[in-house]
Amino acid sequence: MVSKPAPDATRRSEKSRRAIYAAALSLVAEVGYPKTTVEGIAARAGVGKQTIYRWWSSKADVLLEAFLDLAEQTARAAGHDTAGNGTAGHETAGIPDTGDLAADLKAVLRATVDELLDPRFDAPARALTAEGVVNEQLGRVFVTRLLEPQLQLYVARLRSAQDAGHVRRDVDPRIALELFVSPLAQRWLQHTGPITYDYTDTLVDYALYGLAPR
Amino acid sequence: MVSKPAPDATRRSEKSRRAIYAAALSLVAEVGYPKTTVEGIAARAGVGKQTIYRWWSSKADVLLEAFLDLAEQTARAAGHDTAGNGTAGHETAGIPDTGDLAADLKAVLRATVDELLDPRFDAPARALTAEGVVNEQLGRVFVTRLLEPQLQLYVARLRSAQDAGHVRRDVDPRIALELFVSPLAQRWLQHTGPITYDYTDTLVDYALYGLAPR
Amino acid sequence: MVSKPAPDATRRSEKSRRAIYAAALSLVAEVGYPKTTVEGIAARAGVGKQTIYRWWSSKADVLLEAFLDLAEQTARAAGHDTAGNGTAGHETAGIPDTGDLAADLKAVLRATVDELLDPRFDAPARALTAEGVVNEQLGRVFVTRLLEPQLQLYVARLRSAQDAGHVRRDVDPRIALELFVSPLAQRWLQHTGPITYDYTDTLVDYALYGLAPR
Amino acid sequence: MVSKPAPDATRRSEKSRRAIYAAALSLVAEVGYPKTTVEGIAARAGVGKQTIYRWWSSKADVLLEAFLDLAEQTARAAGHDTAGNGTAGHETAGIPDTGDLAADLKAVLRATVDELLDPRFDAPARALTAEGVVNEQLGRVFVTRLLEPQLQLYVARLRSAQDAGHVRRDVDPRIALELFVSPLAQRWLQHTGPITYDYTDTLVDYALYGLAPR
DNA sequence: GCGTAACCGAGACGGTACGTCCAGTCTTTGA
DNA sequence: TCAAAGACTGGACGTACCGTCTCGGTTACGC
Repeated sequence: MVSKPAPDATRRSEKSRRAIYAAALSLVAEVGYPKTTVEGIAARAGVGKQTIYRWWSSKADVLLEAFLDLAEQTARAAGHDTAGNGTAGHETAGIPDTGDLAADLKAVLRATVDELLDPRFDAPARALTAEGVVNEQLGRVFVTRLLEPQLQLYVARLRSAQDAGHVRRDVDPRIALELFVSPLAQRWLQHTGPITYDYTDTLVDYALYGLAPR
Repeated sequence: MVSKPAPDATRRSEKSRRAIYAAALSLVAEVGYPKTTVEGIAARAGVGKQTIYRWWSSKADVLLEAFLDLAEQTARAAGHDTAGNGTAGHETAGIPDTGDLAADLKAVLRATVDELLDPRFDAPARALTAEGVVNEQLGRVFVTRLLEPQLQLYVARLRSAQDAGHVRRDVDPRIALELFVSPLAQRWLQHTGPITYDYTDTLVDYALYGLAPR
Repeated sequence: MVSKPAPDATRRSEKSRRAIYAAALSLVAEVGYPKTTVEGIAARAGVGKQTIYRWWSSKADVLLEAFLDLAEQTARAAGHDTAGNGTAGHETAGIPDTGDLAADLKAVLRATVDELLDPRFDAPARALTAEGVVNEQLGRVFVTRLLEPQLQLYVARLRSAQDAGHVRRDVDPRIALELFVSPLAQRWLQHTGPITYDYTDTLVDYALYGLAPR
Repeated sequence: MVSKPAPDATRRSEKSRRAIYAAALSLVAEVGYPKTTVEGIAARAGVGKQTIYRWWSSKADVLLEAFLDLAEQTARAAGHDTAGNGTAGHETAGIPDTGDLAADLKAVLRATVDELLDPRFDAPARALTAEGVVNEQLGRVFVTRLLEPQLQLYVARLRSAQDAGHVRRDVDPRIALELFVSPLAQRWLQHTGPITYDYTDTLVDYALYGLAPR
């Protein structure tokens, strides 16, 4: 857990918590992470500073929980879609398994591209990732709670592909998924190249069939 | 623009600049980026704060130049090695081309692993990367001046491999290199997995020969 | 006006205020006014700088209030003396009226001499006077709150003397008092001559009986 | 002497000195003493800072000499007047002696009133006096070089009046003059009352004939 | 149904670092 | 060969937030 241990959570003001989440996310999106201050969040949320420090240990911690909450809500919303898979949004419902691995991966990555280009997600996700790079404790929480669960969906899909004989048995799926996920992540984080459907499609092809002539 | 009357760079104190670089790098390594302050750098460098603000616009800016300077020196030092390959350090001299692409890539990535695990590089590089994630202007400089030149070495090596028929002609080398470079970068930045020689070797194999059965 | 939202004076820390007054007065006495800094006062008072800037607008302002407070306390203390006249200290209780004007004035001026030679009063009073010379706003407050009330005591005594026929009816007491008060003030401020009982006695005699032969 | 001892005065640039005096006086008049900086003086005078520090030890020192120079020039100019007494300006030529002491003193004090109300004199004189109140070393120079010589003119005139039997023989002229000079000085410095011809005339009458009924 | 214990908004507090300004010294450079 | 120009170390300025600490007020639970 990230919050402090002590106070009585049953008496906690739900209204304040929501207001703080909203204030934190909107401030990060508006003025950027470094200019977002605890004081500013408190002011915008119409809340005393102590109410923030009572439940969270730092600005990063607030934002982390706000973002987790946002992700959860988005996922829940996506879950109400047509039949269990939202094309955009968090794919907590799992990666489609049509039997065509390449197509399934491309579809999911295209959805991820959409998400990365949506400023509602970009600003806080970027801020939290940056903080996690430098603040290992927060980084671990971020990875454990948000990133790794997503990646495990790829692991599952790749294992299914192995069962179907579409992926070599000696391949470690946890490493394999990085071949197409990490490049996209790096382009997003470091602006090392454009982020397009073409690009992610290409990544999948290269990863599945290799660079060497067959 | 109504910028300040630019200071006269010809009269700049070389001694101060070096002291500031050294102080910035050592402080980041010792106490971490967030606790590194301009005041602290000035104090350790034995320099007035104004001398820092005269030449740089922010803590991040100082550290960026300090790190670029460090990289340059390291590269220069590596260039003086026996015959063009420093085992550790920046491979500005180019990636070896023995004709065996897999072996060459594995060697270089193993050197990179060493570098990433060296705290002298890790601390400032991590700090700058994090800052660049959130501060696009600085991020672009970081990428342009440091990261992209490194990546172009892979592009060159991959093109040579294409000429030799070891890599398919229709592969875009700039994208291809991301298959093994980005996963390593992400594991380093986000602590999403261990960083070992085995891991990088595996990445090269997966990337070259693909995940699908041949 | 777009002034700041005035701080809530009811929540003000009395302890801090006292500590700041004490620190300001002692620092001025020890190192002189120009070397007294807001930072120094804050440090000695064990107080954040902002606590000073929250309630005062400048170093001079702090010192002014500290001195007013000191004067008030001293006056209060003097008021508790035997029967309404402290021999040293502020004569807020009034100038004695024994019927002998010359004697009464000499007594009070001798007490003032004692005060002027006491470093506890000299240092801050001198500093404030100097600041008031150059900063009219502060000067007016200093005069209105401290100097003029003192001078009005002389006015009262001189009027009483007029009623008794010891001073000419056509004399303006507010001007008359300057004949013996201002010379003393100037010698003190500008070191234009020694400050002694003899000197003040002489001033009273000259002023009462004139320079011209009778 | 006020300047530092060392450098070769014969090689000193007369032009720079004048420019510095002019810059110092005009800056003090324009922005006040505290906001007048050595850097500002140097910039306005078109002079390097070192040229100021070479010949003077501080801002106050520069201004002191600038003002002495101004006084000297003004006095010289006054000396060229009709017959040895300028009605305005420094009365270095002496106090008139028409045989009517009261009239002579009133005339001179009226001229002083004019001077005190002239901003060209008021600003630097006030600044220097304030500095002298708090900086004893500078104060002594100011008094010795400027104030006391003026006061000695009154001493001379009063002695002459004693010889003529218009002032009592047992009166100390150095103290006597303070009865009318100091009140004027105090009103000027501390804004404790209006400064008018009437006021100075009254001071002379009170001082000569005393407050007590004759 | 009445204390009383907690949370709450508010914001003053002791601090740290910011980025700016100027003092006074030291160094370079052009006239 | 000097003096202008100005970079240097140093240190105070006044501001912005940090994280802690009261302060009343307002619930809401347990006696």
